[in-house]
Amino acid sequence: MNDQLLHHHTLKVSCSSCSLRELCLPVGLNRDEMSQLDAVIRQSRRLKRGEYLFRSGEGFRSLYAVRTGFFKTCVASQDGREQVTGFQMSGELMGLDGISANVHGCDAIALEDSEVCELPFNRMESLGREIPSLQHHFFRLMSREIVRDQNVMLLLGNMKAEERLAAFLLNLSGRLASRGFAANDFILRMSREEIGSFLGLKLETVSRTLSKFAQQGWISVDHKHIKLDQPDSLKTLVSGCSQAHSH
Amino acid sequence: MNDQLLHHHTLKVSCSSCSLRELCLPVGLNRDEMSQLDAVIRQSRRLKRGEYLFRSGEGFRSLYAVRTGFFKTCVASQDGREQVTGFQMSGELMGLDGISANVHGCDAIALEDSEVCELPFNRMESLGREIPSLQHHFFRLMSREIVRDQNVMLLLGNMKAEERLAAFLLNLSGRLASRGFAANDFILRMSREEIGSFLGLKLETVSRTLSKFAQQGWISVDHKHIKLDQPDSLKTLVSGCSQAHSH
DNA sequence: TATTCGCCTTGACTAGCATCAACCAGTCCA
DNA sequence: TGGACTGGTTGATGCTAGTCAAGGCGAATA
Repeated sequence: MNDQLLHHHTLKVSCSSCSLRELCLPVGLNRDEMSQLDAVIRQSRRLKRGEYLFRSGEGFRSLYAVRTGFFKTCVASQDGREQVTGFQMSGELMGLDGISANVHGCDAIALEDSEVCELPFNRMESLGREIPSLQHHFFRLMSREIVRDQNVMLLLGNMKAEERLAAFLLNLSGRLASRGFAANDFILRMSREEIGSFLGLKLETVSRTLSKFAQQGWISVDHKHIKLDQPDSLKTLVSGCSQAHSH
Repeated sequence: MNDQLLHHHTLKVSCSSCSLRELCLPVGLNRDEMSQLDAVIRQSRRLKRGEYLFRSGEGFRSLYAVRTGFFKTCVASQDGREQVTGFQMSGELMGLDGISANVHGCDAIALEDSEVCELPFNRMESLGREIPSLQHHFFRLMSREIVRDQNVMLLLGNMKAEERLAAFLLNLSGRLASRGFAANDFILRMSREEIGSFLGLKLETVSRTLSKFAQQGWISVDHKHIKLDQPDSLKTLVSGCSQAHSH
């Protein structure tokens, strides 16, 4: 699976030692534009583990960028089945699905104590009209989400349990690595059931498949602590079923 | 399944007896804005059945709105597996996934002789800066695509073959009805295999499930000609597993 | 009219994942 | 300290949908 499977729109950060607000900014703005944007982004909000950032059906006003922590977004069916639609880590955006109907289309739940920046959408929209690169950035972010979703469809529609899980682990690994964390040694923030919901599998299948990978020596599993001992073996498993990229 | 499962961004039409260009417009523009937009939308392009509108990997320049006809969009994995990501009918948009990387992320193929309007994205973007309602319209279109994709994930991740197919038929029915066609008597434009690819099923399963529905008296199947004789039975089947909508 | 081809249907069999159930480890709380 | 609870693992079994295969129908072609 390519990098984009779960790879949410990362908002590029313009400096490393940055204020709360600067974290949520795209690059390429001049000083004046930066301060305009800065005025629009609201103070960040803290959430405890398990807390809802927003719920499906609530009025939509803002997008949210993860500053620290970890989230899941999910849609629920009428009879209570839950489909996790994504996991978001720092720099990634939530709430784009709310624009269409002015109502949030999914739940966003913190999987650990977290902090988000709030981006009031009206203001971002009007600011986009003044700053073309910002407008373009937003179109790209939304498009990236669509590409990610297409890759999830490919995963859910075509791949076997082992391929799904391997793709999932590699995707997490890549996103952590791009944030400066260890690529091959990490802690899962979500339960087996949540992984299963995202991948279209039952929790037992997730558990069994992890055990199988461990038994082959490809990974080490200690509860939520995962080590990728042979990431290439995982890559071999998903090569072929990931999206083809023409050049 | 709710209306949005496959329901692509319909571009609202401002008048009924309209020119080529007017078909692709959103509402709410004044005369002057209309003519600006009119200047940007290129003459429509005709495609024969089986022809590619664009291919994954090609440079992205424009979005395309279906004027007449029927399309599928699909992504291919490296080993040749194909996942149909959607079917588009008149008024629906294709190409939104190309914005993120300036490269088309899927193939778009005409399933019958068709006609599209081309919307050069650069120009639409700059026009959006001048016409706020147009900019907002585009954000909403992209968001709607994201919502649709989430619903497909719910379908692929949680639903059984019968539920998927019932949801598919009801969705098609609704979209046809909203265009003034008969809701319960229509011709499928795609093969069993394409339906299966979209729904994460094999063509034999699609065929068997259609036969099962027919045997129960819920639908009539004559090759690609489908009648929904008891649409409520299909609705019962999917009620529960469609997305919950809070109020 | 016969021929071929694409698309579909149906049957028999199988594989992969779900389901059901038992049990274990860690954690919270009384 | 003990009990209950949550989340995870593993095994046994069953069912759904996939696979393989044969054959039908209609359209296009010669």
